[in-house]
Amino acid sequence: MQQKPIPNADRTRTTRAALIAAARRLFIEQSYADTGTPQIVKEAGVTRGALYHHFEDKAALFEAVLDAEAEAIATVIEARTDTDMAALDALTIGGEAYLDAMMEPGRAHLLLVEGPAALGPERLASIHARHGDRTLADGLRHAQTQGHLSGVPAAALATLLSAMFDSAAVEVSGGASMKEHKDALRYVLGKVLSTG
Amino acid sequence: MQQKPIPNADRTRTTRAALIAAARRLFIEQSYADTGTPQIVKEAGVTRGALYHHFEDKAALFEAVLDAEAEAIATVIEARTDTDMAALDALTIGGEAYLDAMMEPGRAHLLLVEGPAALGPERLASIHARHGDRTLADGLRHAQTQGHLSGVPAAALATLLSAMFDSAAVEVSGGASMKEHKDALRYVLGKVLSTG
DNA sequence: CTATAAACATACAATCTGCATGTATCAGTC
DNA sequence: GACTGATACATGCAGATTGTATGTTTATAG
Repeated sequence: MQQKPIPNADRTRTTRAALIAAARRLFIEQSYADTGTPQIVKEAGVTRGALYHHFEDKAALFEAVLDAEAEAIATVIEARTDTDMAALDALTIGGEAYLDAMMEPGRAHLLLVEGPAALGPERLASIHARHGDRTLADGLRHAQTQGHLSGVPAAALATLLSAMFDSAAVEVSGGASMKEHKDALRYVLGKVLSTG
Repeated sequence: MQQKPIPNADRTRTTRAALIAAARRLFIEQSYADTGTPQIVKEAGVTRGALYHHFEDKAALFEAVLDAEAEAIATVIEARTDTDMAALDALTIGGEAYLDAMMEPGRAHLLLVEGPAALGPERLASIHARHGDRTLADGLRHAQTQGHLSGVPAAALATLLSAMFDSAAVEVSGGASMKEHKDALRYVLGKVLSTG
């Protein structure tokens, strides 16, 4: 009694998806460090052999998890953003899209808390770079071409504003008020981009 | 030949200090997760027995390391800050003191990257609470009493601005330009606290 | 149909963590 | 100053984890 042959491409996709899904859930529930590979493979219904066949090590699996999250975020932002918007609008809309995308439970924690510690900043940057990296840096350059922010170091300002959005994401996804944080964010952005 | 008796208090202080210093160095050089207790005690010149006698577990040792860092920061800030300053001055001076204190090599990484992931936000908050917790929240409340920021959610704004300082600390201590980040910070604070 | 490579499965060695147990040294008391 | 308890370690062990090496099954190319 021969079983229907399953193409290798399908097996790989299924196995990897199961591992990433299980790892994602466990990393959120009990942190990356406190989750062992035996638990992950048990949850995913595969063996450790499969894990180490598809991923170089536990960190590579975590990177795959974060990659999927970053991709989901990029998709949301690109869907809601246009290239020809006024500076403040672009930053407001894009920022709001980013915040909304970050509300997926556990996502902010994985990308902004566990990720930097477990993978280091350079490896984390490569993840974002892989998905367009449409952060505030672009928006600010755009704003400068429209006359805002002359004389202010744009790169530094971009990382600072970006940090605000990240912090808001972590706070709100951790239970803080979304409305208050959006209000505060809007207030700061309005002030920073005001011509005065 | 009797040795001079060493008081227990001294022994404890010396051993704990050696462990904290060794752990601090290794946690910075190779991260908390990648540093094992055998390596720490070897570097400190004690045994694992001593470690587990003085600290409940590896995380408690890390918490002691962070506690010392937080204390050092609080000391610097309190030395440079006065209670009767204009709102913008208080935030600027205090913020600058915070940034300077964070320039101690490895400190920003330990407190802002490794800490949150390894200990979780609540345990980290308790560390800061133990040392006055003189963050921006106070400064902003003060600013509000001077007429600034009416109608903006203060708590949210405080966490957002605080996140900017934290990000600047990580960036600069990682090699980015201090001057550019201070300029950008000053620009944002000036705008946010401007009456208009 | 055969040969090869991919996709697992299993077993193993090296570590690491926390604890349990044993020992030496200090501290207070008579 | 001897005695007793507590403190500060030291050592050994059990359980668990990670990555790898090796074996086996299943698909794929020729």
